[in-house]
Amino acid sequence: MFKPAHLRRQSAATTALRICTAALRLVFQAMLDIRLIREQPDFVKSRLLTRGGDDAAKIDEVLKVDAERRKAETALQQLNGDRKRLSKEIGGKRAKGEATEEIEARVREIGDQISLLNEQTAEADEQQKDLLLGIPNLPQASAPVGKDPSENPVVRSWGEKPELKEPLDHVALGTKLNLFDLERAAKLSGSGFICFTGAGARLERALIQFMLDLHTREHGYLEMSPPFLVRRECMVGTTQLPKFEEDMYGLEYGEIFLAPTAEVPVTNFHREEILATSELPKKFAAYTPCFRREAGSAGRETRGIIRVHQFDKVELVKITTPETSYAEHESLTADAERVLQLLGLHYRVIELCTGDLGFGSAKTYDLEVWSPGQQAYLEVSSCSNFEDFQARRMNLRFKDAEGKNRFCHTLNGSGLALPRLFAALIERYQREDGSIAIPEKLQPYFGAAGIR
RNA sequence: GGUGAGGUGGCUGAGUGGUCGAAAGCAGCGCUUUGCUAAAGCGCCGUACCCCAAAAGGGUACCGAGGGUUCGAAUCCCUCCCUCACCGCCA
Repeated sequence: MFKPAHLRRQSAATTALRICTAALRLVFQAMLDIRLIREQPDFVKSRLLTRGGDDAAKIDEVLKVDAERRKAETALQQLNGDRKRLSKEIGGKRAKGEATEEIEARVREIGDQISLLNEQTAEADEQQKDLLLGIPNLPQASAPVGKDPSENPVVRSWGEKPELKEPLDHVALGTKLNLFDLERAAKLSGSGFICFTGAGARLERALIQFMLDLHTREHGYLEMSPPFLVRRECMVGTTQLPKFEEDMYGLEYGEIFLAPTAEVPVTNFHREEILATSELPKKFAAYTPCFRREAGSAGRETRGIIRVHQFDKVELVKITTPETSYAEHESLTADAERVLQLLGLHYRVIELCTGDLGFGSAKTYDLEVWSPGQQAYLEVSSCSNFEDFQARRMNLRFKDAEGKNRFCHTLNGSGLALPRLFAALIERYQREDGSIAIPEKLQPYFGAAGIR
């Protein structure tokens, strides 16, 4: 039986140690810049306040811990300096054959103080890190202020709602034409899984191929086929962890996770690197399955294939300089929209208001495709600019014109998520005789005959 | 999975207990020489954090990560991670 190394059982002690060292490593990476918090606490608080919630209150706590931390650190450095100097003195005296017992005793004393202060400093460090890891990104200045999804403004829309006579929804259509089998999928994996069958599986594959070709050939993205399993550090880098661990699938053996989106492996591809300005922006397109527990989100909105634990997605990722990230954000969104346009599907673009913005995002556009069967808009893409929030966590930098290392900006957006696109597509192109037409641009990938 | 060898600055690579943040070379930046090119010579050239109102300046940490021994660790010990090679297994 094939058994990768990371799946092998490890002792509890080993695993605990790993988790522990991983946590300590985090201490050296901040999410929001501590200096910004220090220098402009009121600005940071007022921006956080627009998200709702009590994150602004955490700022005072961070400042308090930060002051304590620095005080301890300064004292520690002083002692370290003393020890260093005296130790060298011992070396010198020994070389000359002089007695050193007295100095050695003093240094030993200093050493004791150092270990004590060391503990204090490390503790304060960790405390500060935990606090910072839990604070979301600042919404961009232009982001519309609002408290929930009802306040997300519609930015633009494309196409028209089609006029169909008594359209079926995708579950009815898919069942009738044997495009997927939800009941048998449950037999395999439980509720919330799809098994595409026959023409349905073929349509899924055709859509993936169509989108990848579009983005790589016409929009200039580099195709990636990354691992689906990623280390904890990567999940922290793109902000799925530590805050949203209950939504992720972790493997029982080893600290490794099923990626909830290609954003994780692809954005982390250059983690801990210093890129040259000339190689930016980097643009990646990747198809992967995505795995999400979405614990506790069952209920409404989950009918059929709309919300599942495993789904396919083509993801777009960009790494840019701070100067260009907002222009790149617009073009990334346009690249995703192009898929819907070429498929002739009516959609609208909304911008997330501050209260609905994701944890790491500074600005987000959602693309919502029209579902004739449900008479509703379905989210098929979320295009976000994280500014330097993720880059800070993963220590992803570039060397600017002056030779200074600065954090990159990272962006991503679905281009697009498959099940909902699939659903909207078959609903839109159903014909009165019960068959489904294939839009022209997709015909080279699927065939022109349609599904019947 | 087994065995072995390794992980040092942008790169190559020295360094086995003290004055090593770390030789040397390459690359890069500046200057000198020069008709041009080439070459030669000289100098500069890591990151993070802390102190300082700021600049200047000073300090601490960092040689894969964490811990330990020691007056003192890149150097010794332990654990882990990763890379490479060979063997085994496997789609």
